[in-house]
Amino acid sequence: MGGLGGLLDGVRLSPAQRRIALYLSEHLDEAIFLSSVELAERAGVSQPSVTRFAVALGFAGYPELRQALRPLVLGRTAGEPGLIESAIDGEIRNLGLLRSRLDGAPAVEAGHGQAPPPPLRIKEAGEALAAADPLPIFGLRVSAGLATTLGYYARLIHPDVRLFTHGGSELLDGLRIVQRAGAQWVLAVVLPRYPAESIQALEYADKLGLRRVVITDRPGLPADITLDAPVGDRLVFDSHAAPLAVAMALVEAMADAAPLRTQARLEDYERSSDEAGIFLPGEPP
Amino acid sequence: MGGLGGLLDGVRLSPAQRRIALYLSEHLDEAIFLSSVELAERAGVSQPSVTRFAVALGFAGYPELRQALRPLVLGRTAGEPGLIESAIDGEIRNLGLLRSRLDGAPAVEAGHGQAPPPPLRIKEAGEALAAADPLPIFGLRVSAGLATTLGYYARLIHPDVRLFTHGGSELLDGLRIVQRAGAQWVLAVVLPRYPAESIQALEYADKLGLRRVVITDRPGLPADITLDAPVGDRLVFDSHAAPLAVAMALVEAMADAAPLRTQARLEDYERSSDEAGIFLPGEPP
DNA sequence: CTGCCTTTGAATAGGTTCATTCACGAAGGG
DNA sequence: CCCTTCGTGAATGAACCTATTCAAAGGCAG
Repeated sequence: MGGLGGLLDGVRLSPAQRRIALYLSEHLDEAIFLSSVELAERAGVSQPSVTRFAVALGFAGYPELRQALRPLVLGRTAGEPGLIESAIDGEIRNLGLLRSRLDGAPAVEAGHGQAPPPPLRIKEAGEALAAADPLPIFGLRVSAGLATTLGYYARLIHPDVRLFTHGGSELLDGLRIVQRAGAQWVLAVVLPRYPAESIQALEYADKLGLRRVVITDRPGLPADITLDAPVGDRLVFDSHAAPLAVAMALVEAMADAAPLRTQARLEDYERSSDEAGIFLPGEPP
Repeated sequence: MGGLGGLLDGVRLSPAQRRIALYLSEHLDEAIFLSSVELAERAGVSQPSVTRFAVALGFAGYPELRQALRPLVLGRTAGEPGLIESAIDGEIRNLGLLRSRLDGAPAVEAGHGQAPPPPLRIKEAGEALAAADPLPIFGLRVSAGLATTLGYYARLIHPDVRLFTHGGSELLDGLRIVQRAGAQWVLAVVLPRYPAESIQALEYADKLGLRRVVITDRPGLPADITLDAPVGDRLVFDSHAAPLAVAMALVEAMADAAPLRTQARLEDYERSSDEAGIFLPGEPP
């Protein structure tokens, strides 16, 4: 992983240079800030070896190599960012903010900055949802797509997922039915613009005694656990890369919370989908 | 936009320092690589003003400020990256690669690198799909979620979108029906693992004379325009941030290709959803 | 107009970075 | 056994970066 973008095409590398390449590929994102001395230290080689490495790759010197590495980490190029490009930049930044919140560490150290956002309780939510049975999931309107993805993955590792992508009485009925069936939790996706129906459903779920995990873009919705991640709003329509990442992290947490069940279900799924020839030959998901 | 993460809380800034802050907020992502001299040049102030700016913000010096700025651009912290974190790093990198492909510029300048990937024909696809009527969209299994999102947005700006998220004869029938109704194009989402049904449907669409835009993660599928973006495969399940971004770019291109219709439909939608009270009060999408 | 304060940039000194040079040691062939 | 070739790291000097000093310019009260 962490490929160097084919930078080392057909170049023959000496042992020390291979060590540099190894370090680069494993720590690419901090390497772009390192000086040649620092990189040499961490790779365990001498500083001239770093310079020689850069030259061997066809660069004029180490600064040029470092500059060429930058687009591999944050996809900037010299080109003027167009609308689409800056939208993607924004999504990259959204994912970056999400990532730093997951660390628990504040993004900014110095300064007399304001209070950091509360940490995301993904692990806790994953454990709760993994134990929930049945597991209702809903997402209306623009959130239907993400709810569908969540539902698809959740079904692969959970025995009883009930997906709702349409509102109205069907959703409220469905919530009541799952509650009667023993549900304790509900998972909702509520991205802007916030449908009144979604809020109503969250309040109704509370009345039913269901606890609510909500994937959204800002705190403040009626929920017991809020997993918020910023949406990209630079284009005509919102882009949901960061909420999608939160959803993936949540599914991962659910899988972690019930490892044996997850493994058994995935293996079973693998076998039966192979037999039925559902997918083209290739690696499992 | 491009906020500085509340770094300038209650600090009083002199005119020259405001110019620095302005430049930083607008070019944050390149600023983190600039020396104090370079930043001073671009902000139109003297180099000491940059140092004083950093000190005024509570940092020990300019290097400390620059270091604190880094997490704002790429959300790295000192913390060891866990599984989730490195998955998000991977998605950030995927978006970066996508971004550099959109520029048309190769991500890496020097080196004797291999052939760059072909550019993404998003604009062309957007124009074709905007003119298509009716517009069939399909995505099966794990691709159903992204197809649903695409369908939701496309419907807001296109008069006749037909969404298919289930395979089988229903899909093939549906393709034949839209073809009889005058469709010229079909938009498909085919992410791994590739359902045999999806490939079959693409081949059938070809037989019907439909041209095919496919959002996927690698070239090689039967398609007339392939929009490929890498998926993140570090977790139990694949993550689709980059294909989602491609989808958003495609919708944007469709909107651009028919600006009048887009504006009219969005305004109409805005009015009617307001009247019906569908959404909580807030800004339009 | 004078004195005081703030702000700013030129000049400078001290530290760091990087490419080059040179010497040492290991591997391989005669 | 010697010699060549190659890779490596210590040492070096030029270029660069940053913080500090200092003087000039502008605003403002008296």
